[in-house]
Amino acid sequence: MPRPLPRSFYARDTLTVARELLGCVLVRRVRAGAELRGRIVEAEAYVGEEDKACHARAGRTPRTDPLYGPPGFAYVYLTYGMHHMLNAVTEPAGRPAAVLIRAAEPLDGLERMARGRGFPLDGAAASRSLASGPAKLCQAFGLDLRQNRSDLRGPDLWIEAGESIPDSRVAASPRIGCQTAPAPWDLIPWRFFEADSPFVTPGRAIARKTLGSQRARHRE
DNA sequence: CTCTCGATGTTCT
DNA sequence: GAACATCGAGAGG
Repeated sequence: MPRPLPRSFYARDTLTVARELLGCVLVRRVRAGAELRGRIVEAEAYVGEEDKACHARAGRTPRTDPLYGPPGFAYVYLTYGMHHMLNAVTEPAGRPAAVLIRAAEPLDGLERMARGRGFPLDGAAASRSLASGPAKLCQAFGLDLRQNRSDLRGPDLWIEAGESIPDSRVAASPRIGCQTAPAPWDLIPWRFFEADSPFVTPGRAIARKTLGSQRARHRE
């Protein structure tokens, strides 16, 4: 039985939503009785027309229109001509903001996810690469432009509450792929991820303090 | 391990 | 015409 997060969860400050989405479970119904599930381990905040890395920087256009709509709906778009990205629209209608769902730890439906990714499921190494990146996640969960504007309370796609993750295990870093945005938007640490998860975007380890250690830092 | 590069199509200047 | 919230293959250390 679906237990989707309420609309009010998304109607808040985008940084808070991005942080709290960690540990929540993304669910995709592929047909009656068959669901794909993954625990969200990485997410990024994109906030307002003033954020020069956010698509809304160019204002309201046919493409960015969902960002201006009510919270709790999906904003899906195509980039690099071939990759889809899943976002959850946040904040009250009229304020363009969203959280990019970047990576998930597969829980259910791994075989199906692997098929979506185009290779046979083959052990832990493969499960690590099923949804460790925004485009990979969309492939694994079978998401494309058809899910744009779809309601994140189901019935085909939704997000449920999960076990909460303490600050000591959450880290922040600059957003990935935003190097060409003007300062300070290129370096502002609006990417949140589970610090010790092997299911986040791979690549050079970005030295990060956890949210917890930033607090503990006062003791140094 | 790291780095470079091409794929591919929509949106914006 | 350029840029793009990416990925995977291939070359080199």
